[in-house]
Amino acid sequence: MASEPRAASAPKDRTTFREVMAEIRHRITEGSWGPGTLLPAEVALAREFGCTRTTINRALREISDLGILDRRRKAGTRVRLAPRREARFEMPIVRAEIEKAGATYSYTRLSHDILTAPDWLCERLRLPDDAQVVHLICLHRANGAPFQLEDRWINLAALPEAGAEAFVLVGPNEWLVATVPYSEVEISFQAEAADALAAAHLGHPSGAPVFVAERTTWWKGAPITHVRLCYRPGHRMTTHY
Amino acid sequence: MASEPRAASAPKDRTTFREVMAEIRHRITEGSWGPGTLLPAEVALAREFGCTRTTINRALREISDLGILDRRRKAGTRVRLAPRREARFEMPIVRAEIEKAGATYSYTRLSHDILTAPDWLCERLRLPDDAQVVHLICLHRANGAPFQLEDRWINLAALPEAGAEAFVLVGPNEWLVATVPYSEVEISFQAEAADALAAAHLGHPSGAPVFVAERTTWWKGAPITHVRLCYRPGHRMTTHY
DNA sequence: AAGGATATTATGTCTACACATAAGGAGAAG
DNA sequence: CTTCTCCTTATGTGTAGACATAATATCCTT
Repeated sequence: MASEPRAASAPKDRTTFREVMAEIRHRITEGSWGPGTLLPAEVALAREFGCTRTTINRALREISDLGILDRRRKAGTRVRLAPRREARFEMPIVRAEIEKAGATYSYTRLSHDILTAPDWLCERLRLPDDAQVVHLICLHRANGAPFQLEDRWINLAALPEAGAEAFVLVGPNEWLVATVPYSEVEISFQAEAADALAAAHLGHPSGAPVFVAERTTWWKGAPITHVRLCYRPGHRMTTHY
Repeated sequence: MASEPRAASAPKDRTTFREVMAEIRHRITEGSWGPGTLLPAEVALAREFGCTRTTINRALREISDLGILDRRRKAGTRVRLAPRREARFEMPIVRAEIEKAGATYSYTRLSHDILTAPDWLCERLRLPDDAQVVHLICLHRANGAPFQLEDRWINLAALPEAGAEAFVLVGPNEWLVATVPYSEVEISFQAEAADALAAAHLGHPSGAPVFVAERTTWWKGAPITHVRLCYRPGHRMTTHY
């Protein structure tokens, strides 16, 4: 039940930083403040919007974080000449990605070995020559159809617990996320020709173009894991803003 | 070492939100606040750090923006179970990308037509059937070697000035950035087999895997341009954080 | 026990003010 | 004319306090 003591008391008309943001972004996209325009100083805007400079500051800071404004002390705030052109992709856990699309997720561990790291991996992760690693190959399916082939390497020296885990029920992806906290990451995307393994499991001809994401992860400076994710044919990585 | 009585000048003993951020992030990465941990409330942290709740709030908000913390009213702040996994790629203008790598940039316009938009483009940009568009094919080179093939479509109804431009000296990319302010964008990455055109200009065999970025842009709700960028063989899109 | 109103509480945000800091610009010195 | 100060100015950030809001927890009712 809505109690009505506010009727007489607080009209609640304060301008919020969101309103300021919206209005300023509007002025920019509408063209009245084109690229390069110097905006009024914060105090002036505060007067115009009828709020404090703090609120204006918050609004401008957030717009600036979006890459639309360029702010410098003394020089003032101006609309960026060239917007910061960046693409931002959410890379959720495969399971979440598949389930979000309304499909049923299933997982299969195809192989599991503990061995000495191959040379290319040592180089990539800056590991000693005799480093022991877990090597896994797993397939993630959406509604039974192959979705992603995961080729995962885990550094046992950094994460000895990984040696005791079989990764039969829980994929290494989810196991790692739950085990290792936040870490340093390097991600790269590329197009490659499908090798025999990918072709066999993802169901395209060998040599067909596959979208590949590679991710290397460190924790406290120590290399943890390197993974190569091959997507099924036709996969698109999309973002909108 | 306790609070050292500072000299008479006031060289700032105040705890900044950056210090708070650093310390909290440290506690998270160090493991003392593992995934799922509920952080002390802002007032408690303010007491601990010897600053106001405002400062703590700012720090926590920024960490939260990074996708590391999860904040809810009344429920409190907790370390996210699964970090928001996002990949952020800078997509500078090709010229900048090439010059940043220390190479010499050169540009060639391969073709230029004004025609009625093909069906697939009408669908993609939600254009009327008889929409007139500019169609360009351009090649961007780094040190003379093919780097990127640009296949660009511009909606003349939304941007009539484009009809008067020849795009011989300035690429459509740069021209557009200087002409159209901020806009809505959709970007997607994918792996494709090189068609005859891409193969011919980028110098790989037809059918080889190419990394393709597509970008569609709107301004004030109206479709402006659609571009398809095919990268030279071996191109990797990389990011680190 | 189930359901619904209400109290409690942690975060969200605004105001008002103060001082810090970077950097443009004017004026002085060479 | 050039270069170096120093002043001015716009943004950056901290303090203190108040009210707003969402969501959980509790208590009351049926």
